[in-house]
Amino acid sequence: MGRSPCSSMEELNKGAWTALEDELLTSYIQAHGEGKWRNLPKRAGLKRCGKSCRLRWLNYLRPDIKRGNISHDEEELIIRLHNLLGNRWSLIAGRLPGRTDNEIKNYWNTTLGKKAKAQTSIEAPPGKSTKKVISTETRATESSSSSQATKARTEVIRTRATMCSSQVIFPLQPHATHDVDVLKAGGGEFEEPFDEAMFEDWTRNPCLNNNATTDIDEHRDGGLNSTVKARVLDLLYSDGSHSLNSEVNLLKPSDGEFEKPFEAMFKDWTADPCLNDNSTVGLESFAFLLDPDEWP
DNA sequence: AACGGCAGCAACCGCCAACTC
DNA sequence: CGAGTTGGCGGTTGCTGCCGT
Repeated sequence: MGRSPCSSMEELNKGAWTALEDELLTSYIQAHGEGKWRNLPKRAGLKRCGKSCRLRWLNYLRPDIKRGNISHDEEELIIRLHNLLGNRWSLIAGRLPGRTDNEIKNYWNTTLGKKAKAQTSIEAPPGKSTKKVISTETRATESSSSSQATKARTEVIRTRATMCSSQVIFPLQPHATHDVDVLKAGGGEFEEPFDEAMFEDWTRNPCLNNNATTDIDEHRDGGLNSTVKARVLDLLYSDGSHSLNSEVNLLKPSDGEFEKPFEAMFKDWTADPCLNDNSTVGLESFAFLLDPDEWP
């Protein structure tokens, strides 16, 4: 099953691309278009595997690639999208014209990941939010080279096989007592705009408290749904800077229509008895927590 | 000037889902 | 229906240049 890796193919160039190779690839694609990556190198006269050609084109040679530093606006968008989507770099990149998934991934791992880590260490006591760094990451870090080991300890949420597990979702679930305590100041009192009454209601919500009957593992197959739901719930009580609608709209392209997989995701979202308008404590009822204009 | 450590980034690798036959 | 193929994705590696000593 599958196919042999590029490395097993005979006499293929590896490593950095030369200007000549770039020119050959660019001119071939301009003449014949993208696709058919497997046969492309032979036809273009390149001693590279198709996969390498595809990557070079998509991440570097494509004419619509935006060069230069990530702007402040782009950075904010990346952070917000990462909050919603986790390490779905291609989806995030799809919302940033001219930026590639590789570029965003690198930017996150080198810059934003550190910021996020620093932020987390300030906001949360040791041993709590660190659960976000799951065991596979620890293993990967330990097994890598020493230089990697020091720099790879960033707050990266693994999103593939592990993304949908309760282990990853766990810190995002509203564990009412503990998480609400995070919102309290050092003296154990809530600070503006949060107050006791606000979270007294929260903790009574059968869909959200520690005894919730909704097991995240039930959503394993629809993991992205669960993750996004959990993430927005997380935003609801941890981040007062965005409105629910604006977060959801981030996932819409310019024409305002959801693309797959978002269409199905939010269809499912609205069917969730814990989150829809008819629930005892509707999601919308928490929206004021996000929108500073609507804070009491 | 030489060296080592570190950060940033391009490229590679392995896995997986979708597609084809 | 199942095996093989392809394209795509996310994680990791390693090269390169910068900076401090």
